[in-house]
Amino acid sequence: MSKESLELLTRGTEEIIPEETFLEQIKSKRKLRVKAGFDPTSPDLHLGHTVLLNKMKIFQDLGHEVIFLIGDFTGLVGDPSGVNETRPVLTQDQLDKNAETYKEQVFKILDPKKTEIRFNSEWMNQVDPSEFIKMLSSYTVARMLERDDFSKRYKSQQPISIHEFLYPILQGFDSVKLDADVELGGTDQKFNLLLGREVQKHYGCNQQSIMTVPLLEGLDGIKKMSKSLGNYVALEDSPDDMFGKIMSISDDLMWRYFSLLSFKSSQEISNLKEEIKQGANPRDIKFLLAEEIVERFNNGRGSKSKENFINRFQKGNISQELDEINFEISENSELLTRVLKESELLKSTSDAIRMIKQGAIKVNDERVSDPKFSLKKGSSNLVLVGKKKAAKINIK
RNA sequence: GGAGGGGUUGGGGAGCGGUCAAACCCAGCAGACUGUAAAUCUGCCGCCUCGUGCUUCGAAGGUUCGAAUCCUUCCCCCUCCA
Repeated sequence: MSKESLELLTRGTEEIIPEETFLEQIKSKRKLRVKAGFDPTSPDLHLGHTVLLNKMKIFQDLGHEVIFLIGDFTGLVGDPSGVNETRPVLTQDQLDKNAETYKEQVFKILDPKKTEIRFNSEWMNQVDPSEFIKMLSSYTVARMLERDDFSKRYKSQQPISIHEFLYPILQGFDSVKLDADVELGGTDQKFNLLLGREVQKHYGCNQQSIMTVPLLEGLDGIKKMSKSLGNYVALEDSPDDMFGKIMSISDDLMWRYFSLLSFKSSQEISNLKEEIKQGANPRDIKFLLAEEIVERFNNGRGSKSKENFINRFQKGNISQELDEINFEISENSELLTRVLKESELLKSTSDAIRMIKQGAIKVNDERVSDPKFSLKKGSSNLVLVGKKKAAKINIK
């Protein structure tokens, strides 16, 4: 193992515990089994997930066995941080579908030939009650309460339900079954990952080392990136969308994204910082970030998206690749408000009327001010809704 | 099992018989400004056929000229005691 490889593996990680164990594992030159678990409930992966996936990819490139574990069973149990919503029980059908979706996205980063995809229901459904008890006896309530969020909730008399104690133990059991040497996860997973070591010990297995990576902040720069907060960039976003979203982050946040998402070396990144100090426009530096990321998930589209972006926002032109919407009507014309709603550009007629009153709608470069504005049959119109949404609407 | 507290428009949280489509804050959206942003300012922020229109305040009934506000039953959540 060269110094460079080790630097690649450890770069950008938050913690490696125990560090000595990890170093020994690496020195042993053995193929390590590297595990990372994902929740199957929402199969849309976003940039936040890629911090972890990139790390997995590096292990993979160095010849280790990478296991992409889909927590279909634990997902049903529910993560302790969950709100009090009833989690929908996924059917086998949905699971298969989600797994497919996962694969499509994950393999934009990981090498399909070298990735082991597993579901933990595979062994969890085989566990009989006595085995289950044995599993649960691997940890104590007192130690469970050491966990920061549990202890806070306990002290402040917030409820903690029993199944929340189960979650990390089940996750640890996965490590037993998968014979994991290393488990990767976000910093919020530290406790769960560590507990895996205890469960492995309980079963007389080799104990995994754990590696945590930072959680990526969402577009707002404050909360972690997540689908439910809506501050995410999905891997499935269109190239132009992805580009636009990245451009919308604050200048400060840009550096965080550079360090967690970019493959540029730390030297290159500090050079960029220097350029801004010398008077370079931060926007242009952000272009580099957006372009690199778009390029990674959409081969050959990086520069094109940049071009579209510049056309749209700097020159005020609209990208040529507009969504085209065909609208069939029986009358001679149709109210714009209705068209906007039906085409799902806006959520309701009321919303459309509001937008018109606020001067947010342009049709063929003319600002619309009349809520009763209609589009004629047979016309083709360039419709702008605010600065971000645009479509070509053909009335037939 | 017992005692108490509560469920309000995306989130938080007022309102406790009419002036309530419902204060205020956050988030979101739009306009202005800009370096794409951010910050700031302004406006919006249930639905439609845009009218002294319609449907909302856990659910269903009831009282009343009139209910988010009162009563009844039910569902759900939380705390404390056992």
